Amino acid sequence: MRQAILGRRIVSVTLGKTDFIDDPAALKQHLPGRQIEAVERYGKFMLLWLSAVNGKARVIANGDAAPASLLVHLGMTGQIAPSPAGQPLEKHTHVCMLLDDGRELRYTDARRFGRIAYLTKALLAEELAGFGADPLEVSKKEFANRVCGRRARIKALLLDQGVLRGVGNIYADESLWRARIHPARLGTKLSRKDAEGLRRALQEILRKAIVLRGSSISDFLDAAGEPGEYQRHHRAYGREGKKCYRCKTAIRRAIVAGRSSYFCPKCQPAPRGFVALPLPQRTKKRKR
DNA sequence: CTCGATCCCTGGACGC
DNA sequence: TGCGTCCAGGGATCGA
Repeated sequence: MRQAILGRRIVSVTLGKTDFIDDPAALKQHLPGRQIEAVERYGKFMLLWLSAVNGKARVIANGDAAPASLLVHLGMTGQIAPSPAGQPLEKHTHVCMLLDDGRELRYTDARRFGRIAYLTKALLAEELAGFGADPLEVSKKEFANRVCGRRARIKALLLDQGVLRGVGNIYADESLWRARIHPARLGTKLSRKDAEGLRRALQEILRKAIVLRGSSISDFLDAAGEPGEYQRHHRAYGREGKKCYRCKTAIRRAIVAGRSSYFCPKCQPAPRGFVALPLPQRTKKRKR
C-alpha cells in the first residue's frame, strides 16, 4: 500500500453500501484534498495518515482541517487496491477514492465484515487504546504475563485483540501446532517455558507469512492484486484428516473459542476431558 | 472473568 | 440441474 499510494492526494470519494463505514458522510466531507502522508499497520488495521487541509479558515475553526486518519479493517473478504479509473468496477466495490494521479483507490468487500472510519487524532487514539501487544514486538516477559495466569483457553487468548493485536484463526492454529500446544489448554496451565515456545513459534510463523504475503484461502489479494502464498505452508489449519507433518497422525478439528481449530492430537496433547469432533466420513474426494 | 449463543454478510461447497 | 442448508471467521453484544 505504501508503494501504491504514499504521497497521493485524494480528489473525491464515491460510496456504495455503507453499513460497515462508521460515518459515511464524513468520508465525503473530509477526505477530498487530503494527502496520504503515511501508511501504517496496527494489529489488523491499516492506517492511512492524512495531511491537514490548507486554506479553509472556517473549517479550521472547527478543528476539521487538522491532520487525521483513515482506519481500514479488511475483515474477512475486504480488499483495497488502486486501479485505473476507467476500469469497470468489481462486484461489491463500496468505496472509490479518486487520486490525483488519475487512479482510483477502491475498497471491495463481499461480506462487509470490514470497517472503515475517518478519525481525528484524538478519536483514533481512543479507538486504538484497548488493543494488546504487537505479536512481532512483544517481549518474552510481557507475552508470558499476558497469557499465563489467564483462565481462558490459549486459543481464545491468541485471538483476543486485547491480548495481542493482529492474530487471527489461521496463525493461532499454526503457531499452536508449531509450539505443540493444544488450543483448548488454559492460560493458567501453561508454564513460562510453554509461553516462550509459543511466542517464538508465533513470531517465526508471522515473519514467514509476511514475506510470503499472507494466506489466500479463497479470496484474499494484496494491494498489488496478488494472492499470498503462505497457505502452502499451513501445517494444521484446514488440514482435518490429513497427516501431521511431524508424526503422521491425522489432524483433528474442534470448536475452541467459537472457531474451528485444527491440531495434531498426538503432538498437541489435549487437556483432561477434551473431545475433538469426529473425523468426517469422506464422501467427497480430496486433493493435495 | 469466561463462556456460549446470536447476529451481521455473501459465496461456495455439499447433500439430496 | 437446481435448490436448500451449512460453513467460512472478523467482530459486537448479551445473558448465564
